Amino acid sequence: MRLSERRSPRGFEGPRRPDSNRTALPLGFRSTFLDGLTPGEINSALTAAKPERISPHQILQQEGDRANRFWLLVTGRVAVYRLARNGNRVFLRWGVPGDTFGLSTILKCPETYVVTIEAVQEGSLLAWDKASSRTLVLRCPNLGKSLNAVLASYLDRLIHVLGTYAFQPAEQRLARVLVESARQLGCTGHERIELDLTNEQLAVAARMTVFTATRKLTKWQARGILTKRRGKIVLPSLSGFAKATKGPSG
Amino acid sequence: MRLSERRSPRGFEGPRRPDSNRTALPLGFRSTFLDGLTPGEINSALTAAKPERISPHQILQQEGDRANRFWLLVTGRVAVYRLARNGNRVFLRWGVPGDTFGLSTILKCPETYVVTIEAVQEGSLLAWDKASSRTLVLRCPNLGKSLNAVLASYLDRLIHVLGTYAFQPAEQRLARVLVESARQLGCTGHERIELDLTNEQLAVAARMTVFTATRKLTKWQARGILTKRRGKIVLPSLSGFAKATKGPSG
DNA sequence: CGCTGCCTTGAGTTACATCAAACGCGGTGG
DNA sequence: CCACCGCGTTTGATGTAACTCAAGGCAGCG
Repeated sequence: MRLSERRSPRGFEGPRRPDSNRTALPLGFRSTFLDGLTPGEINSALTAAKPERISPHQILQQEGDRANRFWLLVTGRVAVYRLARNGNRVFLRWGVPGDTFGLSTILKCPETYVVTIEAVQEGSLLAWDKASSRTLVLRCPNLGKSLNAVLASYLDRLIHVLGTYAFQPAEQRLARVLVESARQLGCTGHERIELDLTNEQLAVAARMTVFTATRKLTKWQARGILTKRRGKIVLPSLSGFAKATKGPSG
Repeated sequence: MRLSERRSPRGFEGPRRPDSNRTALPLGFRSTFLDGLTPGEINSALTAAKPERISPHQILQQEGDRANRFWLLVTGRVAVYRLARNGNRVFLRWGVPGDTFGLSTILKCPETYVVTIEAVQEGSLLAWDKASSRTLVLRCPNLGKSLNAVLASYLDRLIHVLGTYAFQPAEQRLARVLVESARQLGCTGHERIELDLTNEQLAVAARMTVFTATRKLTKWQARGILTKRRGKIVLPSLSGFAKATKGPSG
């Protein structure tokens, strides 16, 4: 099972903000975590952070390891999953720019990472080690609240995953994965959306075998609500697709 | 589908603490939420709270409703679930004394409840309305951190649910439900445990039909690692049961 | 032009849900 | 004490969604 991509698309370095010599953030960068802090707090946080580049397949944190790094995804995409007893991965969600991970480092409870995270694309992150995190906590009175917001949004997403993905038939799950992924990862406009996802990645995310995923996708292509190439899915109309798959016969 | 019990077992009023005239808590009461506060904060929180009795079948909060009540379960048991698209319930977990709910009321984001909670046993809770919650936030500087801990533990449990229940075969799920329920709800000693759960409740929690649940339970009874009566399961040895069901052939 | 992976297709198998029907425990009333 | 009834439980027969496995097709690349 592979979550990473072989190719390495658009690993780009965000443009530097002219007014600051602190670590660069891409223009238009949004983060639930940073949004909860004051401009001053953001500044001191960013100067304390160490930037890092990431590549596909790279394991960014592993469940069970001692939590000693708090980090923020700046560019790229990561897969968040959990290892099941039998060894294979239970996909939880995609991580996109602005998402923070390794919260255990700050919360201290649990002391170890609870999920495993793997890079899927080229990208970059900002990391705070244990010492920096501690400083961060002291310097940012709003950090507690900000973390609450982040935690709440994670909870929300997870509950949503449980309620929606987990106990619906395979076809609905796959449709859902496509729609949600489109919202998070889609490149172009609003309606026509291209997704750089292989059948296998989709299958993992929707919790089914590649075979089942292929069959459903093929069926949808025959219906004309979707086109696919190797490693790429194209939804001509996102809302159209959503409607067509939600309804009567999937 | 029924989560509530018909009988009304041990709805008991906790003994009052002699040193205080604030709302009573049972002896030996533990709560992640309260543990995160200072004694002074706890005191002011408890005096602001309104006690309430609850009965089986009572809906304590409903997903989608505006979040206007933060509450702490004092005695009894509740079922936390989510309504699926098709209308039936996706069981998330049991709520036991010490658990807090309606966090959205304090976090404000999301503004509505994300899960539905139903009482399963007679019991009691302490509730803070919107105004009291606001006061609580102002009076308790440690509340943010305390909520962090609560949220983190919820996340942890949810991830665990996803990883364990959702994608294991039915038998393993059922075994898991029994073990976890035993840990949370078991009455007597440490090894021998009695559970007041009907086959139907177990089936809901383990996400299967009553039929499948019955078959598995019957099989285990034949093996001697479990006894059952109407509406009651007895595990002669919890650890023995866990070992026997985790291993080779379930 | 052949190789390497991704993708597709079909046949066989399994786990679990669905449905119909009956059993039996535990309470209730005669 | 017995007959009755309701509801939780049990069993078997049957259907089916999705997984497994084997094999071949096809795109892109050297």
